[in-house]
Amino acid sequence: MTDRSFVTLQDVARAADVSPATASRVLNGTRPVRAELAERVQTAAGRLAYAPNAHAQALAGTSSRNVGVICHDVSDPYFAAIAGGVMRVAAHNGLLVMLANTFRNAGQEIEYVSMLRAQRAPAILLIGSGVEDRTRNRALAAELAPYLRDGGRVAVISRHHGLRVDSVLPENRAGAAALAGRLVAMGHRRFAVLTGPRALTTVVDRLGGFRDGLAKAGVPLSGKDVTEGAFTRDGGYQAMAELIDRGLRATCVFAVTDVMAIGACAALRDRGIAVPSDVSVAGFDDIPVVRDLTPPLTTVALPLEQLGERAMQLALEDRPSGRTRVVRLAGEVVVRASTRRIPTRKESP
Amino acid sequence: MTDRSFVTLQDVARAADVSPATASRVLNGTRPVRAELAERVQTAAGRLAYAPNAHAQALAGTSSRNVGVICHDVSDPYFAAIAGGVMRVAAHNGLLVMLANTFRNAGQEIEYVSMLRAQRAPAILLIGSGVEDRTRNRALAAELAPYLRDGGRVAVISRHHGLRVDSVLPENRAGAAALAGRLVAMGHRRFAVLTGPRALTTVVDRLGGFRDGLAKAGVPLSGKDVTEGAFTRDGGYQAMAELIDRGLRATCVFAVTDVMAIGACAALRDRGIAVPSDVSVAGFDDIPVVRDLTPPLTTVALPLEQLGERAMQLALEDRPSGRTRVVRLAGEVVVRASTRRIPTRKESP
DNA sequence: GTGCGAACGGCAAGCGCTTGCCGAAAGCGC
DNA sequence: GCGCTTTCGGCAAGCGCTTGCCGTTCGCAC
Repeated sequence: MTDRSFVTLQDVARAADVSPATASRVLNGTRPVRAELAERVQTAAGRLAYAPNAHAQALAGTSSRNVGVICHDVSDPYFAAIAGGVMRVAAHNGLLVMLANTFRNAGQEIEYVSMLRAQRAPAILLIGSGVEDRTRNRALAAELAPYLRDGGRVAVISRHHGLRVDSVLPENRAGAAALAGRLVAMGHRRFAVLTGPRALTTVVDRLGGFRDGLAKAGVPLSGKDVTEGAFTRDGGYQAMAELIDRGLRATCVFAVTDVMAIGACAALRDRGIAVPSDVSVAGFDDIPVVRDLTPPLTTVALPLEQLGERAMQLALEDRPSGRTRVVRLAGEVVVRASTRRIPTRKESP
Repeated sequence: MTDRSFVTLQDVARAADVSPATASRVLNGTRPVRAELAERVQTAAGRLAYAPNAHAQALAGTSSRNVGVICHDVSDPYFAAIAGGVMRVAAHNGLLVMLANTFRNAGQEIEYVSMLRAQRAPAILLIGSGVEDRTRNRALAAELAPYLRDGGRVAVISRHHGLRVDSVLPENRAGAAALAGRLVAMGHRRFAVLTGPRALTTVVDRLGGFRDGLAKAGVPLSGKDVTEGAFTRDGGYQAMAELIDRGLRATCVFAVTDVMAIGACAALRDRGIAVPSDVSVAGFDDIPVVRDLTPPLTTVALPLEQLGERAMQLALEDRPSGRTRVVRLAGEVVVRASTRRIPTRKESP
């Protein structure tokens, strides 16, 4: 985009018959300027449809106002909701958001950090799940290090290894454990779990938390009870289908995300297995749509928008000392009609 | 973000003991450089964790690679899906996307165009519905004009008045008409419509198309049969609730978006009205989740991702002549279980 | 051995803006 | 009415990079 020559501050200044310095000060209100001159400048700018060159401004010292956000997949309701929160805070602060979508490709993440670094974004948000891959984390940390050294601000959502940055942590572990406890209290004793890739910290935490919760109630969960699928609706469908083919013996299926749970329900429906009368299903996240499913989904409600808001805020606030901060956001178990109560004989004598 | 001083090309050049010009050429592959020097430069850049200043690059002539996208609400599944398509094409072209969210505030749109103009974005996409408000359209056109004059590329999704730019048009009118025809064919004769704000061209087109479709089949739709609500799930719920309170006499309710239809279904459910046995419900868009509702929603399927992809492509391709191009994308009626067939006495003798 | 072109490094001029500093003009007290 | 402070416009120096142009060096043919 450079075929035409743009209107520059020079042009405006010339048209208003003042120096560029004065024009700049009028347009930015940096210093008071005599009303008459100011008016001339404004008029000229308007007439010429002047738009300052943000790059030149950034170069000249006024730092850039474009924050960077890297997510895995905008079209996933989970990220879409978080992004909504991010956008709200960004808008409040007059910031433009550069949104990068990795399409769940971890390598992309690093490349985008690099691009955002080049953009001199004052802050970068990583709103996708962290990964367990040590090599990748090291590479990411390496890319982030010089950025941080130069004063860049970084905030992440969910647990990321080896990154000394501010983070917003949904309580995946505790939430899943609480859910497990609740389900056991409802009488369930045999569970199956549908997980996403174990490489994701979010998956590990939720699975671990669920297992802990069951263990605490004395209910076992063997490796065979866990089926891995892609982190999508179709992944949930697939995993559920496999599970059914292998012989579904659980009374309750826990999918580590609502999106997967939705797929699971579809698979069950397609095979004529009724929810919750034949099998109960629970998810995690409470994305907006799950309350409108039939039956509405039991899940762990995360304050998704807030996750995004807090992350953006962390990245914007001045960090008190040099310490990294952690904001923990609890999830709340929401029992809906997708899980039923199972009558059990009294357990304790 | 300017407390620390960044590593500059100068620094790299100095470290590699070459001129900045040479360093630049090595790093960009602009011109061949002797292998030995090249290596020295690369090493130095790596060691210093050099990240070029994108603003300086942009200023120095290499045009910016950050396209702008303005949408109404990222967390709405409709926009999320479109954004997914946009992101895909952007990623393929190595572009960063600046995503602005207007929160359905039309004024914001113009402000964002202005910001994007300042960013010297080579292209701007407007992916929200156009509006019927003449004043606003004029203002938007005025803001876009100098941008276009300077070689900026603009593409919009859906019908926008008074903008001489490339556009991608989902066939709202035809789709709604086809849906109406189909519903009539299924035996429905009394309809109710849930619309969003009439100020939106998308609403006007879908409503108009639906009405046309009915008219063509000889089925009337009076003003009282149309209820307006917010363009959201809750808006759909509200509108449906009102409709019920006023006395629901239709056998089929058409909501102009799936999102509203979802709300409508919830309202019906809450009042014990069964879908589709008591009343049929149809939506528009075919956002991913509607096939997983119970009953799955009858709707007009739009190729949402493709909408985004095509728009981005239009904005990127060189325009053949100076003509603006129009890409029409048809919607396809998808009948699912939310609409039932109603037995009617033979109409024709 | 000489002359010529090809290959490649560096110089320096910007790109469009902000801002520290200087100087001129204006306002003030006595 | 004079010298002081205050107010405000302009000058010019960058910010970090790219690139046209020039100069040097080298290889090659003759």
